[in-house]
This record gives sequence, structure tokens and C-alpha cells, in this order.
Amino acid sequence: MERYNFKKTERKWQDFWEKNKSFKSLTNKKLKKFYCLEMFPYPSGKIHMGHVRNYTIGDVLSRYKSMQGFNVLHPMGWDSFGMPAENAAKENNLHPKEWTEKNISIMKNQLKKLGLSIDWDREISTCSEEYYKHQQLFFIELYKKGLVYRKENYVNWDPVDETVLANEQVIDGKGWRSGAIVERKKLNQWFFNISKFSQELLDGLNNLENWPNKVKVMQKNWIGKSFGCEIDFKIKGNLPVNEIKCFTTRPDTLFGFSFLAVSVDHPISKYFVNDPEFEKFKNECQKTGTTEESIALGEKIGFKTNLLATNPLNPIEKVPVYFANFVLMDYGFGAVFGCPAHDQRDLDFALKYNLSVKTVVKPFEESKNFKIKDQAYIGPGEIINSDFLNGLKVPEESIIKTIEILEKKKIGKKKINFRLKDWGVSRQRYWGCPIPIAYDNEGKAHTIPEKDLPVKLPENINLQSKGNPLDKEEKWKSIKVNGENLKRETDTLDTFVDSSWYFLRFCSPKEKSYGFNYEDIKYWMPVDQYIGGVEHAILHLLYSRFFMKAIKFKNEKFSIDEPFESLFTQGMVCHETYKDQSNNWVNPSEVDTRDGKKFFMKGNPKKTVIIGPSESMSKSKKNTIDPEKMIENYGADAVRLFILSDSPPEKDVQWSEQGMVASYKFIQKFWLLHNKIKEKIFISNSKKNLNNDQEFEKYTNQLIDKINKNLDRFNYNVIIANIHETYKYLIKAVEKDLSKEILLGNYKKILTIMSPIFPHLIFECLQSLELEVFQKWPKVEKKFLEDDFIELVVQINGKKRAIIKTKRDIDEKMLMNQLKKESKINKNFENKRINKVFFVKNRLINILLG
RNA sequence: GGGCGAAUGGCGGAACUGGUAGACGCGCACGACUCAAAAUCGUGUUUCGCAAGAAGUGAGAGUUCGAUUCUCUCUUCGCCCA
Repeated sequence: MERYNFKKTERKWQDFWEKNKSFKSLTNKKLKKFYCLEMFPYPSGKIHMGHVRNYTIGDVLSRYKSMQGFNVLHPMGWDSFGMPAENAAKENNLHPKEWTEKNISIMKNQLKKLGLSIDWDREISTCSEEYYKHQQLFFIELYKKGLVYRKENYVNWDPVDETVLANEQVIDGKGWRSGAIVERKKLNQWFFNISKFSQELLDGLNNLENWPNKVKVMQKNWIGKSFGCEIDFKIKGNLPVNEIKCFTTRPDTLFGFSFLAVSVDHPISKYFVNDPEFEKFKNECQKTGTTEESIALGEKIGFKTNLLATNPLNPIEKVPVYFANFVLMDYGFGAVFGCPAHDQRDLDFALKYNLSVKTVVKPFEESKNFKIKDQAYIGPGEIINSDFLNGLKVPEESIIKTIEILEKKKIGKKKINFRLKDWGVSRQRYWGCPIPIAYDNEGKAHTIPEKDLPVKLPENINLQSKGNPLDKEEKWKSIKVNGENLKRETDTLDTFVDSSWYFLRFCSPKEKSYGFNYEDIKYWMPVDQYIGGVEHAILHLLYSRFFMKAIKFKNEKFSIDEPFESLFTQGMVCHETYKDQSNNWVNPSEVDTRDGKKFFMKGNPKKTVIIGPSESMSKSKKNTIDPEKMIENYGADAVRLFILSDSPPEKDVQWSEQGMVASYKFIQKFWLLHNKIKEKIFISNSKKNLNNDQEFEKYTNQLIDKINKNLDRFNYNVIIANIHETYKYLIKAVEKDLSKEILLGNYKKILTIMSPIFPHLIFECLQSLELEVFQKWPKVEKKFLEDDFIELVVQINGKKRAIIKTKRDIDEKMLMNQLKKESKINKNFENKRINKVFFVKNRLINILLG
């Protein structure tokens, strides 16, 4: 008997699937659809184990659903715009397009080697003109609906590289490449008006029943709805400023008011531009990053104005007005009232500038003399030192009551505020979707006419120079629209825009007139199961949800509310980290061991390798395993089997070479077993044995039932355990007398339910039995699920004493009679009285003896 | 600092709605085959105990006939936000 040749066989079936277009999907309204989507990859060079895990999970589901009779859409594409291509271009002097296309072809080939059931006819790439021209049209549509606008905003600016940095490119306040201290710089940028949909995006979460709660909570916090109040503070001073509007969630602490702080970008700042001290302060503020975190962690600094603000509840009281670096123009009205006693930031600020700290809330257990020192109190309690607010319970009644009072006095208004800011989509990069806008001499924006789309990227480009590459392309920049000379917008779109609608494009990837075809998306959308990493829990998923609402806005033809019906977030793939004696990271492929305890450099046992903790695979820690090598060594089926076997898909999995080998061995063993079974079916003269036949059918049906349940719950690791058990079972079953029809019929079902996990081997097995290779998912025959005899647990005083075999559905009386006859159990009854009996049918009996 | 989640053998992990804790895999030990080794197969493997048995799911309490599962307090770790 030949060993299973995975290379030959996997190649054979991959060719077969490709030639027959086995996974091609067509819109067909008569069939029930299932849209299974995994987050599409960025073509960085090669696939990594994270991809293997993600796409294997999706593939198992796709194959399962398709065998169940669903019309399955399982597409794949490339998130192919983005910075790494530009960086690679700088380093290797290779055009981003060439670099990207080369990577796509490598990775596509690698994905095919995994044996994924993908409809490759629907392949899309976001950097292709056929894709981004539709995106430009969406941009114009959104612009015309008023959902896109332009405003000045701060960016992270690297003064050495003369480039804008993404937040993740700022490390410890320095540019990741140049090491220069990052500054804040104001630029004119395009924004999507996502905040318009804050409430809708928040409400929509309630309907996403099949999303992990964790993700919904994260989005909820990100949207950050807060309930509070806007208050107009009367201002006195030598400037034409009469009022400053503030937003606060804690109006109840108004009697603790001791300063008013405004952002340096607040409208009143215009009265200070000639003050060199203020300019100095403003520059100081701009050195801190733009993230909320850097502001929270950084030192709080202020610039005192000669203005005074009046406490609206106590007009005699006047407090100073400061510019402060911790107040952001984006949030509220760019102004906050400072109550040091009950806000840590305000307290830090007040202590630094010697401002008064007035305690107005005390915890219930404290006395009325409770005083704040250097720790702000933000917990529940009771209002004190606040005149007519005294005694109100914090927070249940204090906030609402105070707002009522403020509204009555016409000082303030109830207000809902959201933390969610508009989405800045401008990127000062070359490798992205050009923004279809041009400016006239006065700087007014005009959309590019539809007939002139797409706005293509210029092909010959110098990426070695500093700054925004498109800005230097004078020829490309100048265009004539309707006879008027205009200058193109030189920023490109954030790549999150590309991924905000790609799932629509998959439904009609070849549609020329528009980004999608309404008939197609009506059939296929929403995505029934979306699968990807939890790192996209907020931005990508929120932006995609927003995009649906934005397209739907003023468009009655578009009826999609939410793009992703169910969401599954898979865990990361981890591996131990290795370092050599000079503290350099070492790749696992360079490490060897003899006893599994001491590790050393391959070929040099004297060079000891130090083992670090298991961490998610990353190039920087060199703890990556190359999937292609694994497929090469062990085969795609074995890799798929292993990546699913060790941990539940939603948790991190630890890569283990031993586990990988075990999976490989299992594939080999299964082939041997298969040949034994085949021989029994075709050659041997096995006798008929009614008991064995029934037993086998029962096992098969119970197995299908188990696998169904585990598939539906994504318990893929448990399915692998079920498969191992089945292997053991079959080894024994094949030695027994069985009728050939029963063996063949049920074995066929067993093969079928294994085929989503290791499809190549199973296709080969089915073919060798001269069976159809595309099997329907078997139905469970309910009559086999219930055994006539069951095992029942017998407890005495709550402790397990025995397990007895008994008839199904036996009642308490009959059972007690049986127990009294069993010597193992009835000895416990001697000289004892039965106080109480707890009986759970078909499961357990607990006898309490006195 | 806030939110969410997790903690089960040497390791990864099972255990449906409170009802046999440790399925399955790795590792380890022993045995078979072999001149020998590898590979393969078989047996065992929570701890203590020769055994009967006892203890046991991060710690402590509670509810219950019965808790890995529910409630409270604490510890540690992870993720997200600040």
C-alpha cells in the first residue's frame, strides 16, 4: 500500500477545483444564499499564520454551508493601497504598483495552496482603477449629500522627513523613521461626517445580536455618548468677549467652579495672536501629540488671561480664564469649567497654578467637613457647600436636578454629546485613491466631472524626495475643467475608505457603471458571517457601518442598514520567542534541540538559545513560522488541521511544531485506515451482524449531531477532538462484522462531515470509493440519537458512588428497586434511613441518608 | 484610573440550559517490534495512597441535595479606552 502522497493529491484536487470552477457563485434568487467573508489581506509580501488561521476558519464554514445547500459567496481580494508599498519603494527603488502586484501574485498562489474554496473570479484589488474609480464616485456623491467637508485640522508632522505621520508612526513622541520630535501642524483636510450618525451607529449595535459583546462595548465607548449640559458663562474683561459656552457632564459641581479653561484654538484666541507670550505658549501646546492619551499623560499647562468668568449660580464669584493644553477644540465647545475637587485633571491644574479647591461632593460615609487634598473625588455621594443644591444624591438626582434649575434660570441647556469625531480621510501620500477634487484660483473646491473619472495616479513618480509626492507633480496637478484651469487635490484617501465598501464590490465585481449592482447586493448582502482579527473592532467595522448609512442617506434604492450580520473575531497565532546570548532575536527555524529542554543554534550545540514567553508572531521578534514551508513539509490538510486543533478559534493559539507533526501523522494514519475500510467494502466477505450494524449507524448519527452543534458554535477545536475519537472508533469497527451497505453508507457520511477540515484527503477518499466527491451534508436520523440503555450516576449524600447501566426513561421507583438489589450500592443503605431522594431522569440520582 | 474578559493536570484545552471534572492533542513513563536506533503500535498518565478511599477547577465566602458553571469579596493575567 502506498503512503499518502499529499503533494500529488493536494495538487490534483486544487487543479480540479480550479478547472471546474467548483466554487463559482452566481446570483440566483431561487437559492438561499450565504455570504461568508474573511477580512481581506494587505499584500505585504507573503501570507502569515494569522491569514492561515483566518482563512481556514472561513473556509470550513463556507464548505459546510455549501454542502448544506446554501448558495455560498466566498470571495477574496486585496487591500492593496497603503504605506508599506511606498516605504518598500523608497528602499528598493521599485514602483509601489510593481511591488504590490508582485506580492499579490505570490500571496494568491500561497492561498491556493491552502485549498481554499474561493470564487477567484470575483477577485478585486483596491489599488486597481476599476475599483477606485467607483470609490471616487462615492466620494463625490457623499460630497453632494453634504457628508464630506473640508476643514483645518492638526496632524502629526515630522519636520525632518517633511511628512505627515499616522498615530501609530509616532513612537514616544518621535517619528518612527527619522527620530525627530513630532510636531502638531494645521493642514486643510477632508472629513467624512461620521458624527452625524453617532446616535444611529450607537442604536444599531443593539440589533447586532451575533456580534461579540466585547466589540459592541468597544464601539459604544468609542462613540462615547454622554449626557450633560451646555452652560453660557458671562465673561468680564477688556476684550469684546461676553460669553463662553462650555459643555459639562457634571453641572452639579458648579459651586466648585474655580477656573475656566479654553482650547488654544478657541475662537477667542484671535484676540491674543499679537501677544508673543501667548504664541510661545501655543507652540508649546503643539509639541504634545494629537492623541487623547498623550494629552492625558502629559503635563497640564495653562496661560492666564485677564478675563474673568462669572459663576452663573453665584454671580458674585469671579474666576480666572485660562488657555490650557488639555482642552481640545474637537470636544464640546473647546471650553470646560474647572472644578478641581471632582476632576483629577482640573485638580492637577489647580494645584499647579494655586487656584482654589472647593469640595462640593462628599462620599456618604464622610462628614460635612470632608475636604479634597491631592486626590479628586469622582464617586457617588451627596452635594455639599452648594447652597440650594445641598443634599442631592450624586449622581442619580444631582445632574438632572441641576440641569432643570439651569434651564429654568435660562443659564444652561440639556445636551447630549458624543466623543466620536468626524473621520479625517486625507492622507499626504502617493499610494492611495486620489481625491476627485480640484481647486480654482480662489481655492474653492470643485468635484471632477463623472466622465473624467477615474482620477488616475501618475505612473512616473519620484518617491525619494521629501513631503507629499503628488504635490510635486506639477503636470499632473494642472487640469482644465469646463475651460477653467484648476489644480488637483494632492492628498489621497485613507485606506480605511477602501475597506469600507469592498464587501459590496464582491457582490458585483465586474459592474462597470457603478460600485455595485443593486440586484446583486439585494441578494447577497448583508455578509452572513464576517471573520477577522479583533484589532479591527473599532475603526474598520465602524467605518464600514458608517459607509452603509452614508450611501443610504437620501438614497431610497439602498436598503442595507448593517453590513455584517454576524461577526467572529479570531485570536492570534503565537510562538515562543528566542534570543541568542547577545540578546538578538532568533527565528525558530534556526533553533534546534535534542531533549526538548535545552535549545541551541542549529549546527552549533555550544551556542545556547534563551527561550522567552510566547507572543503573537511578528517580524520584529522573529518568532514567525512561514506557512508556505509548513505546507511544503506537511501538506495543506495537515496545516489546516493543526491551526484549528489546539485552541478555540476566538482565543490565541500557540504554534507548536510537535502539534503540527501530530496533525501530519493523523492525515497519514487516516489514509491507512481508509484503505482498510475500502478493502472491507470491496474485497472482504464480512458477515452481517444486526447489532454491529445498528451500533455503527448510531455512532455515525450521534457524531453528525455533535459536529453540527460544534460547527454552529465555532467550536472547531472540539470538532478535531471528535474526529480523533472517530478515528479510534473506526479502527475497532473495521475489525468487526458489518454489512457492506451499512459500512459504506455511514462511512460516506463520516467522510463528508470531515471534508471541510481536510478537503483534499477526503476528496481522494471519496473518489477511491467511486463516490461523488461533492457530497450533500448528511441529515441526522433522530431515531439513532437516543440509546435504549443509558449510564446513570448514583450519588449517596451528594458523592458519586457508582455509575449504573439502566433502561432509558426509567422512573424513580423502578430505579430505587434496582439499586436495592445492587450490592455495590445497597451496602450504603444498611442501618440508614433514606431522608430524601433527588432524581434527574436519565442522568442522576442523589440519595440522602440519615 | 475606567470598561470588558479570563484563571481547570507538566502544557494546549474539553465539560450542552447547575448534575460522571480532566474529552482530544502534546509531553512523559513503561511495554512490543528491532542487533540497535528512528519510525510504528500498545498500555498508563490530576494529586496523595499498595488499596479501599480522600482531596481537587486562582484564593476566600455564599446560594443549593449537588457549583468549573450562579452571587459577593480578593489576587493575578490579558485586551480596549484614558
